[in-house]
Amino acid sequence: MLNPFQNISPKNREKLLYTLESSRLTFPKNELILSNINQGNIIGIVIKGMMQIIKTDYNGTRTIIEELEENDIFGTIISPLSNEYDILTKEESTVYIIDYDEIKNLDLENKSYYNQFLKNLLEIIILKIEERNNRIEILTKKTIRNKLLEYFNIESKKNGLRVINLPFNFTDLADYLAIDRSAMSRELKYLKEEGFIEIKNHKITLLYDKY
Amino acid sequence: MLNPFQNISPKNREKLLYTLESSRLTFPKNELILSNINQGNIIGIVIKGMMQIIKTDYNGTRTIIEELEENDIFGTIISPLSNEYDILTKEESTVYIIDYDEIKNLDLENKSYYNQFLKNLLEIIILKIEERNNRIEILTKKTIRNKLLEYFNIESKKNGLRVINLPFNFTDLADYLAIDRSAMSRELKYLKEEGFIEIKNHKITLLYDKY
DNA sequence: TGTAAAATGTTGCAATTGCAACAATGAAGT
DNA sequence: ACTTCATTGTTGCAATTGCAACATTTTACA
Repeated sequence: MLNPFQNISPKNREKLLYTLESSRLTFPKNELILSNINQGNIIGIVIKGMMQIIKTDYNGTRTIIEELEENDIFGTIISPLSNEYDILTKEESTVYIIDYDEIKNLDLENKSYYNQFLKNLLEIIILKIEERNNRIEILTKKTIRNKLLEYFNIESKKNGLRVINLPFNFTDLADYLAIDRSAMSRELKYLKEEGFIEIKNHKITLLYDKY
Repeated sequence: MLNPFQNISPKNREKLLYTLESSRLTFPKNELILSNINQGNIIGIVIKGMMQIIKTDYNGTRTIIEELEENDIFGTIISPLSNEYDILTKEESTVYIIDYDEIKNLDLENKSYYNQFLKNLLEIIILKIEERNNRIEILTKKTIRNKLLEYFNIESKKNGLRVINLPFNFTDLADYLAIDRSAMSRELKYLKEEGFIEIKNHKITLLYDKY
């Protein structure tokens, strides 16, 4: 993920964060955060650690909306963060929290670092749109097999390899693809038997030419 | 949709568009556009008209990715615009096309309208993320009924009414929800019979209290 | 290192869905 | 107003999926 402070000197970065009245917060592992911060529109920036945006609906089905890593941004305006959503730290994590209105109202047109910051945010959010588009692409496929294959292709394209390092365990992958875990397991078995893929640990090798 | 030139005077807007080397193009109704522009990363701004981003996959299934109206922005970096995607004008439409690299490389930090333009783009794209999040929310529902109900709730929340004016015809709605049209038709019939909804023309009235 | 909890694999079965095929209705254009 | 094309409604049926239940393996951590 692109650094939101790219092309901004450490000094200017500090100035910026000060002007925007940001707060720097650290949370321990496996903690639900943001329920306490969640007033108004905020943008969070992950400085260190790993977190997940998780939705749990009324019947208890958990869905991972997004995984957040270093330099990732999140917030009420970027991810859906109503009371139905949680942010869970997977490791100890440090974040900056910035009021989005501060960003909107700032008028430092003679400061090029502010300009740069806006450009960086724009670029990051465009990347997030791309992620969403990919997910939609997968979810609109009508069969489990096609969802899996679409997912494989997207992941494979990302780094140009035919080997995919699953960033999830299988339970979470099923959540991400919005399919039943056991049904997914069954379909993966068929894909293996038919020689389309190979699975070792959490690495999937694509054996077919192209999809 | 928010105006990308909000808080920018017409004069500065012209300067900006000139500096960014934008082109103004007009297309007739029912035309596939952007196949000819599609080199490099561009941002398009809809000045007038209506368009749809449409995907047709190998077996011919059409999916409406997005509807574009006045002030909407689109482009290779915002919508997936590989060769699998088309933009179709539903009316005669006029657009500006801007090279995204021009935006990234511009360094007019002493011009507040450039700053304002970046803020506007940021805000618009954040709205687009919200749309994507909504769609994902719907698509992760496992049954047709739940997809429909989720869609109804989201649309109903948008304007606080229990009456939804479908922006689609039913065929397109089924595409949007990624379900079979006839199966959707069947489910809508059940929902009517069970007294959950009423349908007149292309207006759906929600008769249940809350979901 | 031992133990509890989480993740994974497997399978039968019922429910849901997509598909195909067709009728009926509505819309658009000449 | 008439004809053609697009949209909508309907239904049977086969295929796919979710669900439940359980065995097995792996992981976490006290």
